[in-house]
Amino acid sequence: MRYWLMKTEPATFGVEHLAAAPRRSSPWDGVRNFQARNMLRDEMQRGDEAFLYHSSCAVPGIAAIMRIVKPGYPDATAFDRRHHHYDADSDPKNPRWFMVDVQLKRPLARVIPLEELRAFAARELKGMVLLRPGNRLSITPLEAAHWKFILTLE
DNA sequence: GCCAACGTTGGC
DNA sequence: GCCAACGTTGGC
Repeated sequence: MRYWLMKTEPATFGVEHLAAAPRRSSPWDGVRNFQARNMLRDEMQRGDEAFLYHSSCAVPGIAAIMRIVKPGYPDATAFDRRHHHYDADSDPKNPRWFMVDVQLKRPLARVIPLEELRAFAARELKGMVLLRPGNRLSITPLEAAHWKFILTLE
């Protein structure tokens, strides 16, 4: 089993939205970056666990634990002309964009702020992709040791 | 294949 | 709202 970190803007789709969804589950659609697409399509497996990370908000940080309940499949929003994430270059016969289904396992007892994670960037969380300068990837793999350490901060 | 222009991300 | 970082696009 692998661990991941997935970014989302809480004003658009955050832990509250996932908690309110049927079966607390939802497709993770709208990813339009090739590196992240490759992870969604090729690497994420049912049963993997992921942190839900809130970005572009007052306190960016890790807000919840999710599990992957359906591995990569084509992101149909790319085919919908009226959809915000429509991409004319994605052909249904040869889809360009993929998504997984996630399910909320539980919200964290508190949001663990990015600022707090940074304090450990040189030691316990050394090498964590999220903390690398200039990183913008919306989906990043997480080492098991980092996952476990972050949970001790909760 | 280079690289400038442009768009997006996301912390601050 | 600013702006640095970085991915993508497209002319050459």
